[in-house]
Amino acid sequence: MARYNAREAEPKWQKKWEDAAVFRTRIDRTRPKYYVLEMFPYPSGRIHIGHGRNYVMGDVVARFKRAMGFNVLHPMGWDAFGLAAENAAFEDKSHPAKWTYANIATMKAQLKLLGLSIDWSRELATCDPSYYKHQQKMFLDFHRLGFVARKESNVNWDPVDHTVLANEQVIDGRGWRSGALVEQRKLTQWFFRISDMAEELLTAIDGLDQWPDKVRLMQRNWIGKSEGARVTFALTDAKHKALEIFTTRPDTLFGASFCAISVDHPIAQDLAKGNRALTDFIAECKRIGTTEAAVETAEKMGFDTGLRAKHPFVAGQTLPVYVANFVLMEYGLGAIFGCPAHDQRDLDFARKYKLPVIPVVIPEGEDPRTFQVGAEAYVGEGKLANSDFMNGMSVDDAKRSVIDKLEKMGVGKGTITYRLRDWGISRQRYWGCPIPMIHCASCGVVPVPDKDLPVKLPEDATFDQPGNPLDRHPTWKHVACPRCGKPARRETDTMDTFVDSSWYFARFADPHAPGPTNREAVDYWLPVDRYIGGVEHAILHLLYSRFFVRAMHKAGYAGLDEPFAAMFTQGMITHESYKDPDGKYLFPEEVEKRGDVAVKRGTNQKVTVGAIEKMSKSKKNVVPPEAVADTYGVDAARWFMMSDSPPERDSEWSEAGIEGAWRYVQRVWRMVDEAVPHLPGFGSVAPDGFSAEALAVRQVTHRTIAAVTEDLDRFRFNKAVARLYEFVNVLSDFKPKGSDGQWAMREALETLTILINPMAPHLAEECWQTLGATTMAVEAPWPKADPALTRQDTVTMAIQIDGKRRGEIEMSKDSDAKAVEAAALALDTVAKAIDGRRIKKVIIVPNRIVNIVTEQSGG
RNA sequence: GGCCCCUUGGCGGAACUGGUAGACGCAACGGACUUAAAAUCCGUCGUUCGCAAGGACGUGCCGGUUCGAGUCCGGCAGGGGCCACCA
Repeated sequence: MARYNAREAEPKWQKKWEDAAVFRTRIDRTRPKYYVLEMFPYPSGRIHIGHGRNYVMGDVVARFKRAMGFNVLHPMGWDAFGLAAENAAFEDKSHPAKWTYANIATMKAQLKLLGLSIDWSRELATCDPSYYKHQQKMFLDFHRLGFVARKESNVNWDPVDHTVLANEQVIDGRGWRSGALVEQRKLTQWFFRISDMAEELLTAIDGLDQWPDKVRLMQRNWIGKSEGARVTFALTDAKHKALEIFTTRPDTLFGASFCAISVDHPIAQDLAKGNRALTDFIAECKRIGTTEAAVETAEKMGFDTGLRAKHPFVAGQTLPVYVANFVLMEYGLGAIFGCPAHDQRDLDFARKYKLPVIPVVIPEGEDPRTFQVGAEAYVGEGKLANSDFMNGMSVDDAKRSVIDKLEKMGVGKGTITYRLRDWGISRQRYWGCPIPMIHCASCGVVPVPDKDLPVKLPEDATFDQPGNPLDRHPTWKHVACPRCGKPARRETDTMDTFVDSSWYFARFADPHAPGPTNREAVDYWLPVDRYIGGVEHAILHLLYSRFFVRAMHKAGYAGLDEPFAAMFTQGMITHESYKDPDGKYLFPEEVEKRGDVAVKRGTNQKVTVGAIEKMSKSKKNVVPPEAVADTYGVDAARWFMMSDSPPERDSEWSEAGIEGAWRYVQRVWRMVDEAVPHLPGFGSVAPDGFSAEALAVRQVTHRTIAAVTEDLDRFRFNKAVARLYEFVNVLSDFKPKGSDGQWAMREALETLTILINPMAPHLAEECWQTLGATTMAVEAPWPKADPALTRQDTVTMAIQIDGKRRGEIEMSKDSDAKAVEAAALALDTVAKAIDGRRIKKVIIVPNRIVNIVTEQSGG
């Protein structure tokens, strides 16, 4: 019996696709376009099967949409700048470019092995000057348009990687790559003014209705809009006359018992001059830092400045002003008023420094005269009390009322604050896109003229010591000022690599365009109709891209604001991890399972089987795609990746699972191979009539078309796969008799071939050829379900007595209620269950269920 | 600490807007074929009572709404995610 030989078939068909250039895409206005994109990879070395799911998922969509008649764009490129390359160069005394391009070559071959329907003619790498020169051009345009700022600010400094990190790249106080404790440093940096677009980026989230709710929520939280008020407190101090604070609870102003300012607040800094105690206090606060652990354990600390703030409404009342460790300069105005009764943090502080706790919001049912706040602040709803003109109001009314009053008095203003801060893009590294700016002693900061782009990285940089290789390069940074011609210095910072990935999807529309984008191509292809990637990019990459495309729009490089119409976050592939007796991780292929125990292959050393976790190089729980392709074939791997687990959830890679997929591949092949000699030729005309048996098979065929089409459309690959298992189960029981049955079998097998094509494209080609087709399956149109065959004529209805299932009846579809009721009541089991009780009512849900409700005796 | 999500057989998971819980796959078990194994094919497979027909129970736990709840509402427990001294 012929066995399907994936090892021969897969490379063969991949070559045919490539020779016929079937995945080469161009603008075609006669067909609807569909742009499917997986987040492009960072070329870190080799891919493992865990990376593959993402690309296979995109490929299934691409092939499905192509068959459905869409003009599909499915490109691939490389997020090729980044620190890892520089670190590798430092390690082996080579060059980041060498490491990067070697990895790209390896990974490209691996991706090709997976049989992805990618238009490789559009391949790009962000580290190529032909890419980053456009990024520099856009940077200059953004600079002209005011989207770029140069600011001195406290920055997150990674002492290991010797670079600045964006807030988003600091996780629990540590650098996201190095893991080193981040220090605060004051540096002048380049920023994108993303915070100016906070409101726009926030409201536009409402329109992203094809994004996962989770991602939309994360973005909303990240932008962090707070509505509140600024309030100016007059100070009883000759030098510092006023203190402006931000609050989201102006309604609690009568409960204020202190003010607090950040250690970085100008007043605190000023007071610290010549005040040893305060200087020490500030230093102590900075030492403790803001790591998660520190925040958990650190006490609220305050330093009484001696300043007193006058309450805006209560003549004669003053509040002490503290410098406090829990007030952040970066948020709001770096100053607050504290209302201990209604804020837990303020309460902790008040208890420590013995400040008054005055409740002003009284919960429903409590008496304002007796209501007390204990260990926990009251943050709920209620009626205002002890608050003069606000007494009796709800919290919301009180907020409006107090803001109104503050505004009239000229000491406050209703205002909105965002958590989102400007995007610092300066990195003190070599392997990134140079920022095209020049510092001149007389002209200041001067943009590199467009004609001098690209500012290329020098190839002869050295990587044998830490720090920025651009800065220590002997000649690169020394240039003439483009304005006055005097000696000047190039900017030696490079851009955050998130800039590179903020527009690559637009470049794919025409990666060879002479300018940053080809507007015709961008207008045709964008937005990305389906963007697929990990949820770990839910905030950074997606938010930056949304900002960047808006800026591109304003600069004329794109005609839209939202780059990704639909977003899908796929789950990870997980695998058991293994450790040898010394606690060293082992690769799965080094482990042999003998019954319940695992041993190191070829030895008797016991292996500890660890948790099922995300595949990662460091845990060695990875499976190389080459090994899988060699043993089972790529189609089996693709099939397995799409089966069982819903795509948004993690799925576990297992030998048993891939074997199951392999069996299915073999089964489909065998079925086609054995059936074909007995079938009419490809393209035979349908017979006039069909036997009941043949008709039944045709119905299954068409119902499968309808179901699989819908499942693929809705990203339910696991269900599509289940449907195709069922289909094959039905077909293997079908022994066609007569020419009508044989025709029905041919129809079924041709349909099956095209339906499995998105998941198992090589197998589909092989079957398609065996079935006698002269074209390739990749070019075959998606089958259409015939409504006459998908229609159900009879339905099975469940009969319930008092909500419990007691039987079922077979009825013709849409039977009238009387007939259904009569049929139900005629059942023996029903009569028995009713047991002579009176029937109170009969509920009939058409084509689904009958529920007979009886009079319950007694109770 | 805040916000959000999840919890269905031995396992991964189906069950569209409340309407026959457990599709499909994996594992397991029994059988056929085979000198034997693999492959393949047939069958069983939520728990429980029963010889059987059939019945009872069953979607993390407690309660509610409903003729009817895996699905809706309230509370609790466990697991996960994001943010985090954010005023």
